[in-house]
Amino acid sequence: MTPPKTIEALRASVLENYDSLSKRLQQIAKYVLDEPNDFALETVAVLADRCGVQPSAIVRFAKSFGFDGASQMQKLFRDDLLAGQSSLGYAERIRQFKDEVGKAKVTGPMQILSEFVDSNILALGHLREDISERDLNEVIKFISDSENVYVAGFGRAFPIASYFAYALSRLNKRTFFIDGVGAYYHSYNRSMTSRDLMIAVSFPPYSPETLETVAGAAEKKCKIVTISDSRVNPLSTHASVALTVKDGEVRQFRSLSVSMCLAQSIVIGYAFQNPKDIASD
Amino acid sequence: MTPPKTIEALRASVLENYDSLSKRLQQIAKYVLDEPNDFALETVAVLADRCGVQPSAIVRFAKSFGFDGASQMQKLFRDDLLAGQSSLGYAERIRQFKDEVGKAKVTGPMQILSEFVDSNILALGHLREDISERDLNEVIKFISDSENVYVAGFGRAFPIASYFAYALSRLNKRTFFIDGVGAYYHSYNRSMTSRDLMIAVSFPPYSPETLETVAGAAEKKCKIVTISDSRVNPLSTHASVALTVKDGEVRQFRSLSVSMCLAQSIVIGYAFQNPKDIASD
DNA sequence: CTAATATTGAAAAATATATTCCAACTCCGA
DNA sequence: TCGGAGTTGGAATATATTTTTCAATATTAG
Repeated sequence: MTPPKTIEALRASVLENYDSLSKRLQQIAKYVLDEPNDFALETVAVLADRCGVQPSAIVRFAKSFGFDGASQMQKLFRDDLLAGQSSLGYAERIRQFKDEVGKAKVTGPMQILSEFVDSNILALGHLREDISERDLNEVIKFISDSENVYVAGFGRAFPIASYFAYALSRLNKRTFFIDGVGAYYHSYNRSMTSRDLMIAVSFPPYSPETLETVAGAAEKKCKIVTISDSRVNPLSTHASVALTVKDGEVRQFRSLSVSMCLAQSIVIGYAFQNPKDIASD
Repeated sequence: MTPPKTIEALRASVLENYDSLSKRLQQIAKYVLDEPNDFALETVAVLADRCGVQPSAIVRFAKSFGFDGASQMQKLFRDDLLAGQSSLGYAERIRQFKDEVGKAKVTGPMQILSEFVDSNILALGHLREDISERDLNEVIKFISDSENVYVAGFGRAFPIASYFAYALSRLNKRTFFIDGVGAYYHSYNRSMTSRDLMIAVSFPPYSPETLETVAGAAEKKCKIVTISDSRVNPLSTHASVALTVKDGEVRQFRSLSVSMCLAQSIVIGYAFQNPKDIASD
């Protein structure tokens, strides 16, 4: 017998077969339908207690619906709990997804492209929930209010940073891209003021250049916005707003698509609040 | 020592003491902050695995924040998970969210982010179909076979090009990024040979720099791969392989997420065919 | 450089949890 | 009332998970 694959399927099955269940099993069925959360989190012992039955009855119940045991049934409830908690649970889903595709052993470039596409789609879907409206608005207000914008980002973060620099200057914002050419970046700090904004993009391993630049900017009381992929990062200490992005990932390699999407949303959001500057991208 | 009573208290405490934690404990701290769900549901063993530490380290972590053990700490996360799980179903919450952003003055930044996400998801889905396996394989073979790779891309294409340059050189491929600093790009042509590859990324309006660089490379019989968003573009004349990407678009503004996804797939595809060079991304 | 101190990994021990088993029980039809 | 199929409780067993311990390693101060 094959077990239900989703909570809904299980519910349906329980409802349908309810009358043919034995007394104890009906007790449990009632509880399953009423308190799915308990089933996600509690041990079979306490479940049994709450239903007023023996632990073995819980196992029997699970088996009678096609599961290997109570534990396997609990997985269903846990996954569902996580799915409902989407903004928090997507890392788990990405991992689940990775496990799935991991099984398909073929590793042609097309396969990689496909995995990358899927994982980016998943990750993009959650960007909405990971970024708060308040933060987004605040960042855009910072850009609007600042005299000059400094942008820093090295290594993997460079493409994102360079987009900011390019796009903002196209929108007639005075923007300086601290690109490390000529190890010139020290001197930027000198001219920063509290009316300026620094946008720092950085992913592990955090480059010392970015750190130094941000620290320098902080000394000058420059507003600081950081974009990173973890809440804990050496930059956020100084940040006025710290945006966190979870990018897609395929076999160790993290994507930049979602970070790029965020960067562009910020720029475009800014552009629409200052329509006179829009020329064309 | 008395343990935090709420997740927020715990978070605060972790953040506050982060610097004084040992290396392993910091690893765990990061994970605690970034993936609270995992801590609610997974066993100590898998948590340890995901943090890259020993199970005992997780217990130590919990104790260092005043808990009796890891299990007690997990209770906190579980309670929180349950609390956050309002009576609303998932679908309903999404709907609510959509309504919210729908109401927000039609062009709030959050609305733009949301539209951008949607359009990128759509566009990503098409990427699979727009790129042929043959082309993808050929590009990767070009990279493998070439002595040197030259990468060019200006304006909006710059972030994509810079990613290629960064990632390929990390994989120990001899890569030259023609970045236009010092209008230096003319001279690159001189050293190109038929054993080299040029990757040119360009979107309208096609920058004369890219055009000139590509033309120069063609003269030297250099292999040429172009990435663009239209089949008809001044670059493709010279191209051995011309990849075409349709990026997402929101109110005039074209995204770069899909192009970035393609770029990364190429690089990773290359990396997997030359495994010895993979260090970390 | 050395010694004291702290951190870490690995595995053993303790604990908790799930599952199986079987004797006792219930229910029903003959 | 009897017999048997199906159900149940609870103990026994198997499994899994967490916690402790300790030797090895790394870090720090003198």
